[in-house]
Amino acid sequence: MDPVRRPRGRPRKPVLLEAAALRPRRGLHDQAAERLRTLIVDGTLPAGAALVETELSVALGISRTPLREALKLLAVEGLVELRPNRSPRVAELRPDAVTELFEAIAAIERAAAELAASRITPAELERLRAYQSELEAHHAAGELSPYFALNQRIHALIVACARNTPLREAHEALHARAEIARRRALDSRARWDESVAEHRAILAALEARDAAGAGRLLADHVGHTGTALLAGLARPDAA
Amino acid sequence: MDPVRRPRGRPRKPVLLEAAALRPRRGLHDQAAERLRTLIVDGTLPAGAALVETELSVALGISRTPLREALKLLAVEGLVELRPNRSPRVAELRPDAVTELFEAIAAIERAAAELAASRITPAELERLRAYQSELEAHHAAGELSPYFALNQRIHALIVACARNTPLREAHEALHARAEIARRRALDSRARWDESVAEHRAILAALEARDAAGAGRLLADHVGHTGTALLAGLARPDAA
DNA sequence: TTATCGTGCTCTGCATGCAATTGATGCCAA
DNA sequence: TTGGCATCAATTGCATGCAGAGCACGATAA
Repeated sequence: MDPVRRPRGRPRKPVLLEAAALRPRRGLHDQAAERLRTLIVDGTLPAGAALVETELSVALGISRTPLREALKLLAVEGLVELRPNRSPRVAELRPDAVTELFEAIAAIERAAAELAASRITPAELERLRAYQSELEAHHAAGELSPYFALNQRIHALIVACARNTPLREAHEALHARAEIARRRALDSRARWDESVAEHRAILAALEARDAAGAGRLLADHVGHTGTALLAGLARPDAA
Repeated sequence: MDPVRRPRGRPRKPVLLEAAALRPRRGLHDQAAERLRTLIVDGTLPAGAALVETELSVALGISRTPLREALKLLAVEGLVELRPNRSPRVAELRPDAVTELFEAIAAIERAAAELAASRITPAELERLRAYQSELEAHHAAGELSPYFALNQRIHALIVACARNTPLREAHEALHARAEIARRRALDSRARWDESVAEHRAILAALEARDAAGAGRLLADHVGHTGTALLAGLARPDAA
């Protein structure tokens, strides 16, 4: 036998992963996926970084098994690149990919807006209006970070109003990568002003139940955002 | 020590999974995912069936670890429903879900067709023309199964011509579930005739580089297909 | 007879061990 | 010096062991 038997039960969680037990999360693989998503999006794990299973599992305080499951999920989302018999890497975000990404998001949001135009409830419209005025307040106050967060909630709400699960899931899957691009390319003030105005127009179209209009405006809005981000990425490139 | 040590290396593959070593597949989890996808789509694993890890791992000749990874992937695709601490089940395909599914596919293919209209190469157009005549031949000969397969290849090719990876991946992810619906609701002859004509019109629009037209025609085509399938599902319901 | 609790079994979830692949390093030969 | 090859160390991929959650079934009491 082994006299120095280490305990086989779940190890004491050592680092990271602190206030993670808030909601009844499903399993360690799920928690790990969420945690890693955050770390990748906020740049703690930079693009191209090698994700060595052993190191990560120690850092997250879990074993390799759930970690590997999490990495597979992130690979599906395109955040991680899986190479056979090699350490997975944090996916690079090339300019081409950003273009494609925002094309795809524009396509999905256009369709969602068209559906939402007929399916949105008065309560949801009311909430959108509230979001819009909050958004304008953040804009007026120059509060960039809350603006971004709220902006994201608005887009997600519009997609949710389409009442189409596959569309919503596809949208969510693309969100993390778009967020990476957003964080790396700080918006210009001019683009910010434009963006608020575009949101106003989108809301108006939804209120008018103008499906084609809402779809076109939202798709254009996302397209403009993508273009602006691409320009921002081309500049100095602050990591 | 253990005198009756069973070999710990990979076990002899016992059942299923025979001619699987054709292309250099990545790993067992990938092979398992593909195999399970097939089994679910063709109805061998019927909707609602419990997927007990031990049983499946024996049937596929692999251990539970790669199997679990495969199940997670299929869950992302919506083919499998994962419940905490319970056996995963093959996802049911409710009529609502079919409606949403084809709405989403129509949205993606519309966007893809619009992009493809300007990006498709002459060689790809030529190949589409060849597919179209082959399609008409299958139609004339009443060969349903080859027709379906070719139909799928045509849609996939159009999406590929959009040169947008996220859109293509989203499309692929929805494909398996759509295929399930197709197999359960045998197309009517009338719908079949219509469908061939619609394909002709889509090809013409792409040849004319008419983005809006191609998008609209393709989206309508997918929408019609969805409606027809839904009607088919409502009928007798042959498993 | 029926509601409630207990008991046992099955199955998932996670941790860990073992083998094989891969990239790196250094050696040898040209 | 440089190209090619063997060896080594690092790391993934897979199999399996172990603990706990959940369900079924039965016993017991009202």
